[in-house]
Amino acid sequence: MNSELSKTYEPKKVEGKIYKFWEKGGWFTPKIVPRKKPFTILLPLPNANDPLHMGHVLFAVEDIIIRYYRMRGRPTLWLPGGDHAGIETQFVFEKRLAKEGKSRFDFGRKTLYKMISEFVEKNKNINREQLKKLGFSLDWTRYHYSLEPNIVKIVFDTFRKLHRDGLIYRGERIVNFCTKCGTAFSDLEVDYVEKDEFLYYLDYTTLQIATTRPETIFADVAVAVNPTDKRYKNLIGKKAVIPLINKEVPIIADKRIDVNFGTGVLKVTPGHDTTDYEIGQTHNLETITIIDKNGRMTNLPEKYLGLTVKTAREKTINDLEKAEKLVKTEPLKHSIGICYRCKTTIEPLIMPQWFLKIGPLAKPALEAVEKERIKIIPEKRFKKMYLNWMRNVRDWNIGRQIVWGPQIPVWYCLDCNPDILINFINKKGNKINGTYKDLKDKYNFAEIKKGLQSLSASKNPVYSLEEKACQKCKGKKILQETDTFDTWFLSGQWPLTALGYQKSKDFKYFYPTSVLDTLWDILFFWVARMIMFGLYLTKEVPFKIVHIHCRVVDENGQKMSKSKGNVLDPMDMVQKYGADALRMSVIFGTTPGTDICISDNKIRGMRNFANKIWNASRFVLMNLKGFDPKIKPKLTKKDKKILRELNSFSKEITKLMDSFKFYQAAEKIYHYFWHIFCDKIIEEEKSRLQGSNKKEKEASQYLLLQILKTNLELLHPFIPFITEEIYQKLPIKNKKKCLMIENWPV
RNA sequence: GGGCAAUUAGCUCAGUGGUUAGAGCACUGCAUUCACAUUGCAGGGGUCGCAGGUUCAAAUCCUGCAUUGCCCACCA
Repeated sequence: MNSELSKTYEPKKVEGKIYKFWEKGGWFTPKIVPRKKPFTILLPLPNANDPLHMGHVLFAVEDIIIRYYRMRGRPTLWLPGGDHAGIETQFVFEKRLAKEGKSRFDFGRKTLYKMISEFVEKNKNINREQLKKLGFSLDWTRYHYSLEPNIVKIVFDTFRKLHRDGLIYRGERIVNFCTKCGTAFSDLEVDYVEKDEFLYYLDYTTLQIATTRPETIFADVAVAVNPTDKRYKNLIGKKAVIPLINKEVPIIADKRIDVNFGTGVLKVTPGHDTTDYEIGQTHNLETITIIDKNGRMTNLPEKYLGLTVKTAREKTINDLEKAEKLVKTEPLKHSIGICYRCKTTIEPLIMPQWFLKIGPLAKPALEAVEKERIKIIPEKRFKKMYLNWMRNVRDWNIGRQIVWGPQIPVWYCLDCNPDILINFINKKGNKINGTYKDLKDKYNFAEIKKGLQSLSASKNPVYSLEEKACQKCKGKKILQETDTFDTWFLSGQWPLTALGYQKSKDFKYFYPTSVLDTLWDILFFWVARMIMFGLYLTKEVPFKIVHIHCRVVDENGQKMSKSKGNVLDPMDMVQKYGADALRMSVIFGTTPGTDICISDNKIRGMRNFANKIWNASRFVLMNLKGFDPKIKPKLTKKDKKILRELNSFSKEITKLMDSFKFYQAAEKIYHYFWHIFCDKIIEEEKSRLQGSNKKEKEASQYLLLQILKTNLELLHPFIPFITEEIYQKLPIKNKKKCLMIENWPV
């Protein structure tokens, strides 16, 4: 190979070529060697339809770990994947539909699924190519997409096992429903925002109540006071009257009532409020629903029928005022739940849903971290955050009323569930909805099945976990549950599914994995669920270390977002300064779990470092005239001292790598290379190199080459491209085919 | 409401009891073809949030306070 180097480092000429060289060489794919202990990381699978953003560059941490262990001789697997990302993807797709003036309601679910699927297929490869541009040494031969049939099959089996173990149940509970997205969410997917609203004091004849939601008075079934409240003690057991509809409801006592809020009296609306629902459960109260899934009023006096919640509120207030039942109105700042995705106010609605009983899964997951079978880095803050969450975790609503994702493997016999609600598009293209018993005479089964949009089974439906004729009535009019799994129900099993749970050699060899590296924002969504599923199915932890990497913010500490216009595109930065510089800039001067400010300036600084490496190497290579790698020259005392120091420096770096202090390792090597090797050693060697003493010259050449090689090895996990390119040009003994499989020094 | 964490140079952060507290970026002065100006040399800049305490010794341990960030719960 030509040892002439250009005057400045040009990443564009090097990176693509080097990546292809690595890929062709097959070095990303580990060989299964039974006696050797493997090292495994699963890439937190990016959404298959999304290009990468700055945050993804932090996967560099994983590449650093992977390259380090690979150089240490472990069979090392870094497994990439793509996630179908149920709600995220459907949301993006629906936005596109909206631009064409269409919505999800215009299609049967099969058609809609196919459209989204094609959309994802088209985009799936974009981020794969981008991950390659960043130099990530992922084993592409093991790439998996979350909707592959084998993966879905494992997920279905898990569902069945959970069901057998009594951990899956269909429950009618109050759920967080987004009327815009048209789906229920888990507690994790609700955000809270402070809003300035009003507190309305209403006259319920016997007493006064205070509420922020006057439009729900029609669904009141009681009013409640605190049993210790002297003001109302003698009213308990008597009646109050709901204004406008003049309905009598009992006055009950419940200790959940805050004496100091409003009038100290709560109107109990179990159909539309979480606390009220719980009070209703305790006191065995009826539940009335007056808001439907579209956020429209239903099941109440005709003048309010079909109104949106907002309009209904205005109208109710108006009517209350006319009826002289509105006592007063106070401004109130309070927080309300909104959809994390579309920011619509979450409507608590009573609905039958599929739930996973979490207690039995959480217990071992809690212990695993308490007893440090799984270690969280950095421990402070995140370990406690995890334990705290796991101790208080509630049952998980695993169904989503969207099409994009695997349908829950539950089949309903229509004849045994005559009250099942059906939405479908008929032959003529009209939207039809109603219960099966009302529809079955007008439409045949095939027509319903073909145009089916969604089903909604009752609280206690007759169902089977297999698609087969009904066990009860032998009927064949069977439809699968249209709710799909929460995406995290699938990705929570990723360590199992991606490695081919049970059946494959990979699973036996690579599970449990070594490290899971991610951002803290999905600690509960994903990490906690993986731990629960892993322990439930295998009794083993899915990974031994959870490493929390940094969140990228802009140079002013602001979160990057399109609306703020402060987004840096990682691919632009690769183009401008090179992948190595970009990678180094997200590692250098950072601590796990904190925010990291990324700016053009910082990346440029790291590009300068790459250039420094390039030129120092260039200098060493330019001065190798007459050098024979086979002969080891006689070194001076000073040379030996420098090499000893280099050796102990390497040991220091190894120690930092082993303890996951990559930021410190990066800073130390940076410092050594630039300020010791370049500024001192090279400067001092110039006289020997340019002098006439041949032996001194050879010793100097040997010394510089030795230091350069070791530094390239130490730097390689951080900045793989430039170090590989230079390594290829070094005239050294026992040279490997590439630097990425060289032995780590020490 | 319950909890966790942070507060060190202009900015972003290292630094868990021991000599004059460090890095990157930014800043100031000088150097112009020496491998590299994507450079070199030199330099400025910190009462380590505040108040107490423990210790021969505190940025580091303890207590209280202030401010900021985050997590969980919830607000009729």
